[in-house]
Amino acid sequence: MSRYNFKTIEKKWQIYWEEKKFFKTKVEKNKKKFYCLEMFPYPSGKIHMGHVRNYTIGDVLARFKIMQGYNVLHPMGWDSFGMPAENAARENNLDPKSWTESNISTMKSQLKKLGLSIDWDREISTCSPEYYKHQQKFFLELFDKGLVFRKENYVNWDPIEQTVLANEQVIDGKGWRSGVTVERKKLNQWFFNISKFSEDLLKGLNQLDNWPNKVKIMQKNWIGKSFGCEIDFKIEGNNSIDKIKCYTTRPDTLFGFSFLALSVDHPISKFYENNDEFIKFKKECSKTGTTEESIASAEKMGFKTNLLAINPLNKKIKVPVFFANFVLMDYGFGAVFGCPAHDQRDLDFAIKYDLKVTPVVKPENVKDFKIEKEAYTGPGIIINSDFLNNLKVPDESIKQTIDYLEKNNLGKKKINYRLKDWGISRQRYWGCPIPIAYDENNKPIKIPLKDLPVKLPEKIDLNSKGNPLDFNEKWKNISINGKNYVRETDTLDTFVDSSWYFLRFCSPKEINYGFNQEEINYWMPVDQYIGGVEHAILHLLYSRFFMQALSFKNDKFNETEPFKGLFTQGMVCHETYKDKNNNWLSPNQVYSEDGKNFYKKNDPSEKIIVGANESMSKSKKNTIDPEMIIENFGADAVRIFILSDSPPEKDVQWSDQGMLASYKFLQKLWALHLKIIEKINSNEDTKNSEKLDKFTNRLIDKVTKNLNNFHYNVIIANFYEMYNFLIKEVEKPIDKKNLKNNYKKILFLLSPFIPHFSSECLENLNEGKSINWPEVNESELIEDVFKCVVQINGKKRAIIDAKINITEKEMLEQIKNNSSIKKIMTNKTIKKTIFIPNRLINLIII
RNA sequence: GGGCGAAUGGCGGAACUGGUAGACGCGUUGGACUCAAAAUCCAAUAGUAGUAAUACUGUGAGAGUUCGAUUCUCUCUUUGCCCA
Repeated sequence: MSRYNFKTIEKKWQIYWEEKKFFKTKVEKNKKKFYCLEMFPYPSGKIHMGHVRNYTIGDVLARFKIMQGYNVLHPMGWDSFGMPAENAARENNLDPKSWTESNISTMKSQLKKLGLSIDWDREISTCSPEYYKHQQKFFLELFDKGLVFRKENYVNWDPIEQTVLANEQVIDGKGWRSGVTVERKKLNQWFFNISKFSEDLLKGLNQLDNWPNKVKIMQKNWIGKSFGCEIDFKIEGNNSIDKIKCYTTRPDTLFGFSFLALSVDHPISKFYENNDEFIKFKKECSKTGTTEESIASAEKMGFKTNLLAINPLNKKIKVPVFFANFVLMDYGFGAVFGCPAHDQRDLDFAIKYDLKVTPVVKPENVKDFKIEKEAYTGPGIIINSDFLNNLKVPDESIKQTIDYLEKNNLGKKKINYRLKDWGISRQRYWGCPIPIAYDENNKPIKIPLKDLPVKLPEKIDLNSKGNPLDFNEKWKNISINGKNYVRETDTLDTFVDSSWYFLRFCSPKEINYGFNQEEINYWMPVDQYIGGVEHAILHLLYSRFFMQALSFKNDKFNETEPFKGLFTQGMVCHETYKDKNNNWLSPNQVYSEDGKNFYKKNDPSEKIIVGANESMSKSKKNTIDPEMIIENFGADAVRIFILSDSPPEKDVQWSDQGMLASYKFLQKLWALHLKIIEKINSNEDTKNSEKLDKFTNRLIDKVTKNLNNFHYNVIIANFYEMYNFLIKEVEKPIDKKNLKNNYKKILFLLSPFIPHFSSECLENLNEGKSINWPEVNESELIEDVFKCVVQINGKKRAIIDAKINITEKEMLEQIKNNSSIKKIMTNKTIKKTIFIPNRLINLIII
């Protein structure tokens, strides 16, 4: 018996698909479309198992939708700008472009070996001028719409990388790559005005029914809409300062007010510019990062001014004004009123500087209420607050306080958002140049459209610190209309590149603009977007912003939400190994005979410490190279394995045994296939197997439903069941036409999962090339008998075969003849009967 | 500290809308084939008791609703992710 030769067969079909341009798509207005997109990869070198999982999940869906008759757009591209290219180029003494291009070519050939249904004619790469040219146009367009601006801002400065980091690139106050403590530095930066769309981005979430709830919640929290009010505090102590504006969500705690805290960047800091102690304090503050997290965890520090702030609700109460390190200039107004009793941060501060702590909220039904080292932030009733006393916290108290403040012109109701504008400047070479130049007065002007793209210079010196573009005088100094200008040397955050690539895929060759409006109106939105949950906030939010920004003042847009459906897949994990010197070891450096005790391959006397299952990462060396696996087992086997062991949204654990089992399963399927072909070719004409018809029909039903719910792991189990059933069934006399007809449908079901294998089998069946998703015959799903569960007092006592739609009366009659039930029923009377048609009967007896 | 999840055999995991818990796979055990091994095939496999039929227990812990709870409600424990 011949074994399944995946090497030749997979190659054969990959060539066939490529030559026939099998997955090429174009707009077909009379056909319903389906846009299936997986997050495009960063070309880091080789594909990893995470890619295999991501793209297999997407491929199964794309192929399924093609078979269902959709016009499917399933493209692939490269997120090819970014720091790793620059770092790698510096280490290996080459240029980022050739490093990137060679990685792309490697990874592309690896992806092709997976047998993905990609329309490769639509391939894009964000680092190519054909791509970023349009991005520069968008930048200028948004500039004209007033959605791009420049401002001086504190940034997270990574002293090693010599670059600005976004908040999310700062982890525990340290740079995500360098691991070095991040500093605060003031720089002129370009920003996208994403906060303008805070409300739209928040509202838009409501229509995203096919998004995981948790992602929507994360975005909602990130946008952070809060209802509060702004309050003016009258100031004493400096005649030039009349009042300071604060934003608060808890005006109801105003009577607990014991200090006013300002950001060191607050406008009134100008009065302290020459104060040595203030300068020292400010410098100290700059050592804290700019993230909310680092600020929250840093020790509270303050600089006491000679000013006094007056409580608007009781003019007799005057409290000191501090500059404090925990107040940010870009949230609210850079000023907060401190109420230590009901805010832990304020309490820590008050204790340190010996300020008054007055509780103004007390939990209900508590007598002796005291604030010591913990602030009380829960609900309750207002106390110690004059006319606010006894109001219920929080709803009633907040509302009524705001009403009072508004009525007396002391404050104003205000909605605030946590979402800050998106800083897009990066002091890096390998990114999209910002199409701006400065005149001698440092005034920015747009690079004329005809001069786009602003291309990156090819020959650069990467060995200098900082941004190589800054030192490239030839590139930097330009002349426009005979006037001299200096180019902007910052490049765009790579999140900008990925914020519109899904639009580019709709018309990747369009020369005049980033996309063709008609084509995006046909293809957009992405029906199913698939990727890792790590992009749940930023990439997805930025993409949503980009759609809003592009459609802003543009009525040609049909859609402003880019991704109608979102699926976030889990990670691929593997055990970790360490030797006695605490060095990580890769799985192919160790071996085990029992799966429990591991030893070093080149020194079997050394026992290995087996660590936790963690997501595969180069640093922990717990990776498995997909290329090697494909080489040994074939793409179809890998596809089966990566889908079989866990639901796609959860983490999956890599298992060599599991991988082998998938490979063996394909071999078994092949043996079954040969047997079936033999059966079909022999001259047996017997009667139809009703059992087989029913089985196939039920399988179609199960697989289709599970596909729609992303229960891919269950589908693989369905296929194992199919094998177990069919291998026995083919041994029986069976009509060859009947067998062929059912088998063909089964192969159709298999083809999104193991496309090479199924194509080969279908070819052997000689049934033509067209593949369609088989239809379920709903009426055939109904059986004429069912297994009726017989319970007594809620406990299962017997299972009886019964006719479908049997009545309660008939059922009771049938039960009486069952010996074991008879035994239990002796001398008992039935008090009550619960009868669920076609399922169960439950007798309550005494 | 807050938000959102999760917890089912030795392991990964199934279970429709509250109705047979443990599908399917791995592993393990026994058997067949073989000089032997690998591969392959067959059988068993939640636990306890029993030769067996069978009985009892069992979905992190405890309570509740219900004729009936892995599924719904409450409390707790552990754990993961995100935010602080």
